[in-house]
Amino acid sequence: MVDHVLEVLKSCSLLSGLPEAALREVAPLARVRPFRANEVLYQRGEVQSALSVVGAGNVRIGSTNAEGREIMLTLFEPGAWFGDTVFSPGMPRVFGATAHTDGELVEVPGQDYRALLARYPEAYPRTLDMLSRRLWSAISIIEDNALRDMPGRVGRRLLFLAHMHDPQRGPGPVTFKLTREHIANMMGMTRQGVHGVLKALEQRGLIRFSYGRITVPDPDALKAYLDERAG
Amino acid sequence: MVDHVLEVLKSCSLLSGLPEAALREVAPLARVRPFRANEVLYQRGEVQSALSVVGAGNVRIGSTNAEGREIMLTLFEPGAWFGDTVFSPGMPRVFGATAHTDGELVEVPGQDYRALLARYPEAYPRTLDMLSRRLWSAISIIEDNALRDMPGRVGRRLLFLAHMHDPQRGPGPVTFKLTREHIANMMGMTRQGVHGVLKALEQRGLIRFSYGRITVPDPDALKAYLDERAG
DNA sequence: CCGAGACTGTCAACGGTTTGACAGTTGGCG
DNA sequence: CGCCAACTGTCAAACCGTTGACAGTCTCGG
Repeated sequence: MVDHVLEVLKSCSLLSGLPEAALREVAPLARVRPFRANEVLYQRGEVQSALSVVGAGNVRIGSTNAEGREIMLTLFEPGAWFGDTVFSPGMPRVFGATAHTDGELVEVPGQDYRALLARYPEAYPRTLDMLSRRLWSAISIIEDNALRDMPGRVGRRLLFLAHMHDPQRGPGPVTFKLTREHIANMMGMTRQGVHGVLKALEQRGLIRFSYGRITVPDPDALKAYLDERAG
Repeated sequence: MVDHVLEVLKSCSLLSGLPEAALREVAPLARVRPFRANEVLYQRGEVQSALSVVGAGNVRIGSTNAEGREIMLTLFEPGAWFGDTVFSPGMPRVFGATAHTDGELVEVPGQDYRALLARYPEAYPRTLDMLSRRLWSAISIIEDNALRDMPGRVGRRLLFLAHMHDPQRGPGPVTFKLTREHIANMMGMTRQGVHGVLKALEQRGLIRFSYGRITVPDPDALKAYLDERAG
């Protein structure tokens, strides 16, 4: 059991700055939380702080407004972490987390994680780096939304997901299990609008899609097209 | 000179976790950089890393795309810091910085700042907290853009600026020196679109505006109106 | 292997935003 | 103190994406 938790913690980029001895210390304090597809894991606004690492399955990060309209920020794969409020204890969560598939979470209570960092200060620079990169991603999204038209936004978000999916990916194809509606929620568009964009990209041979799935056969080609389109 | 630098560094929330002795150590390493309105301070994509603290004046944070269309993320006041790449050396800057008024920057070279943190590790938690809050702000903006209509977005961004302007502000009025076009660039809208929204908000008595200026007489009233509008 | 539910393609009508254009206003600089 | 450049208000037309609706297709569980 603890071995399994240890494996998950090791796979997490946020924690990879810590020596293995440190991870062994926290592993017994962590909780394993299995989940089923579409289960709500955390709601926007909750204040309790824990560091969650995806052990298996996919998790949708986003939130819902009062009218029930949903926005999705990103989709997390195993090894990804969330719960940035561990760094700002007392702050409410800005986004919610929902299970996209069946899977499991490994959760380290916020104070245990913070205590661990304090004991191994050499891990701080890496931690700052990870947070800073996440901020970088968020700002890129803001930029794309303001500066680009719909095809540009959708294309770039697909590339972003491809990168999340496999950070050290080679030139091969990537497939996502996402419905048109999920993409629409990610972009603040409608299902129908997404359809038009995807059709246009498909005609250029840049993507392929079928029921509940989208494939980017050659991410580099897509990137080249988008960069050229932008001027 | 060094005394002046020290004052500026002390005013910066990012550095307030460091003891004064630490700030005295870096002050001699910092560079003072005066600037004139509309001068370009940093361009998107530069890789050199430094921590910049606004000593005087205002700085626009944002970037420009190839067609010359600009997006503005926020406006920084004295005491604000930027240059998040100090935490991820080697990464290119995601946004540019442009002088909004005359003023001055105090800049600490990235490696000196990082070395200082390593020497005073007790400052790390506060630093993580600051970064994490900035991420929180960025995500809130993404949410607002996707979930709210134009009046909602503009109103909320004004409140956000009001908070930046004076974090521990009381209930008093706040005034910004911003043109319709600046706001349009902040929201990814057009000058004309902004005009319509501002006119509507003005009719409700929630804002006032004149040539190059916008005033929010009662931020709390504006917030109340926006919250109610959203459902 | 079959059926229900989820997902998808498509269309016309509608509406909100941008585009483009122009005259009027303001404020700062010489 | 007067001029110029920057900023502003306003309008109609064009456009793009949404809304709403419906029939067709696919998948997965039983």
